[in-house]
Amino acid sequence: MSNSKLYKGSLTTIILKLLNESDKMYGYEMTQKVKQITKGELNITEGALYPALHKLEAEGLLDVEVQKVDNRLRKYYKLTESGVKETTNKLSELENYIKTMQALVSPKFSLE
Amino acid sequence: MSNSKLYKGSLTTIILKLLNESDKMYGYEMTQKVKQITKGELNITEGALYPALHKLEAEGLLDVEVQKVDNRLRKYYKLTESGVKETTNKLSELENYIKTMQALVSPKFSLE
DNA sequence: ATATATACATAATTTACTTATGCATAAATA
DNA sequence: TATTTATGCATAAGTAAATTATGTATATAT
Repeated sequence: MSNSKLYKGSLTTIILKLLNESDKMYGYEMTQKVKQITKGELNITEGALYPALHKLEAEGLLDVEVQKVDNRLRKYYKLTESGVKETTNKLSELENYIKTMQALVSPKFSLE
Repeated sequence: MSNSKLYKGSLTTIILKLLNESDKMYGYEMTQKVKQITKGELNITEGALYPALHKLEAEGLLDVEVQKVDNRLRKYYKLTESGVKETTNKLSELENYIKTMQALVSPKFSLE
């Protein structure tokens, strides 16, 4: 992930959401998908992505399945049951964050 | 700042926006204002706030003026000229971040 | 008398990145 | 044919921005 410092903390949410939509994906595929969806706005770096995937796996939110395609390795990740639940949590957290920030930065504030 | 990890990276933007609206504020006042606006959702911690204010001052984005009120110190901060410019930048960065994240997490993606 | 609110500050630690590097194969290009 | 670019993984070192834990001091409420 390069670009704005604001993206810090969002990577896990992005990964979970991708897997929630696509059922099963491998790391490199995620970087390309995000680049495509955000029109190049957000580029996930490998140094951020792979450790994040390992962590989610260690926490039991993801399962892995290794495949060999065109003589190259691919590690396909998919959500576990608790991964599905956590996706819901993370998404509502994000929604909430966005609402809170919009309240804070809307012109002239919302509560005045 | 406690709560969600998503808020990481937002503090500077929040401070600048507060000062952009209120002309001049002191640290403690900011924590109370944010608590009020977000209905307790976001609590800025002192360990995050004061170093952030010092950094913004060091970068020339804020000016300070010390006052004594009720026998207690208050350090009033206000935006410098370049602080005003940076506020604009940070706010459009935030807007952009929110749009990007909404594209990523909107149900079933926006570009499919 | 004691706790809570007001008001600042900093040090130690943690977390989540970036940047840099490494390995390996396939395809495109000079 | 040599070299770069794309595909695909991984990790180590360094950095930024928090959290958590303290510390000081005064005023007010219980």
